[in-house]
Amino acid sequence: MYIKMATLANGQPDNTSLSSNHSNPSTNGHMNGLNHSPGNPSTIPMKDHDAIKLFIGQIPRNLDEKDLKPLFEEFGKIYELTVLKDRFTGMHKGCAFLTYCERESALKAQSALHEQKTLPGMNRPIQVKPADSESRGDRKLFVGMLNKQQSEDDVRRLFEAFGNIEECTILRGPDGNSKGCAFVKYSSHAEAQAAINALHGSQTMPGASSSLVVKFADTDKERTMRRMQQMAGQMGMFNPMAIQFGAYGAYAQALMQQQAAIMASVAQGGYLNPMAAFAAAQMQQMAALNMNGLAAAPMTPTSGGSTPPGITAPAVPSIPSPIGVNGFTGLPPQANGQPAAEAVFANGIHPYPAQSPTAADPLQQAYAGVQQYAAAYPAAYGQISQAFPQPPPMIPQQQREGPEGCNLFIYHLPQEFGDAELMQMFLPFGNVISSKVFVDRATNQSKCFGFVSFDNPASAQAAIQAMNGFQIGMKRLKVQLKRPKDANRPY
DNA sequence: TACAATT
Repeated sequence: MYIKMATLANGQPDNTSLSSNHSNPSTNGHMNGLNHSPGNPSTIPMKDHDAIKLFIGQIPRNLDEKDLKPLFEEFGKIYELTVLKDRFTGMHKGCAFLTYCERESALKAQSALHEQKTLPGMNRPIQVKPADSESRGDRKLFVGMLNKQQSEDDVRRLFEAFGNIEECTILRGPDGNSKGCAFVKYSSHAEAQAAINALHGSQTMPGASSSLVVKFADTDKERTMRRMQQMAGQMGMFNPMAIQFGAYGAYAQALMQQQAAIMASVAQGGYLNPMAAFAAAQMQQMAALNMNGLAAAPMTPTSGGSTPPGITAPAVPSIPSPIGVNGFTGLPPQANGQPAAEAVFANGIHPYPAQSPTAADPLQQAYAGVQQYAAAYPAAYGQISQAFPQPPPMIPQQQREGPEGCNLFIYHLPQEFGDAELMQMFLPFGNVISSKVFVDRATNQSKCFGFVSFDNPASAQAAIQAMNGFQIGMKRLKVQLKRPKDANRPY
């Protein structure tokens, strides 16, 4: 048996597959025999050239073609009616394609039936509308950066000037709250394009972080690509280091990550040491820089060489609160407080090319960095190596907000900080379930604030205690609990 | 530069 498999953009199977009659090889291929008079082959039904194929949804699974036929025949002669079946199991999928011989019949059926009645056993009303395969080109828009208070009607009002709106849906979360975006479907591509031209970037809704986004919705292909990319990202593929340096790169990277994880673990094991967090972040960043060969370029600033590039800026962290800095027994005595940072940087970790002139080979350089880093903290290294012979792999984050009281709002982040750096910085205080630096959609630049979520409030509090006021460069971090959603409600 | 990720 060969069944053509095709899926339309909205997931509706193409009507060229799955017809109920493929068990009957004698049936004329593109017709399902509803109008066949076996005794009279001359009455092969004809359809209008502009006939519309309808998609019928919300059909009870116990109804097949012969049960449905009477319901639809009342609007005109049926050319083809096909209940969709699962391609493997043959199970009724609760929907069908219907083509009348005349276009007019389809329009009548649509207006009489679409969402007008609910068939027995169904929760939602029957759907009768042109199948997606009927659509001529892109006409569905994705609308972003809406105000979350805006309703379907508000969006319709905004878009109706540009054409006939067939569908308008606000995307909502499970709680029914708007996600600030919507789909708007016009009757034609031209209308959709007109709306894009007129509305995209035209205004900024109150409460939106940038101007209105109006673009064609993703095609099926784009959606698939996006999913694949997300998957790949989660599995650590597409990693520039691995691509660039193959097995060696992966090895060096593993070393770096292990070191970073160790540092984080040290601090996590009860020693709340922002320095460890910061050093860990430095290491990761350095690995990235070095392995990409970026640091090998002359990035030393023109003025006196005291301002390093990127996040490695003289982030001699100052610690506003003494919390935790005493417990780090593996550190040399002078490692408490600011001098430690200097020591670390002076110890070869620090990536200024001017001060590592011989480290031309990025791999060597990265490895040397690890060695020296370890040498700086011999006790801690040995100790932790035993405790965590195989540091747990960093699980890529997927989760979003944590429970109330676990989510931090962090402001005055260095411009260069991304999600990963933010996470590294807060790992020492507990289990970070998500970290997000807010990025301007237009410029892709960090807005210098972000969110970190822990899985428990105590970690969040510890992070606030230790990191609020933490100085990086010329700025001091502001670390607060994220404002709860229902804050500032006057009643 | 100020409070969550949009298909």
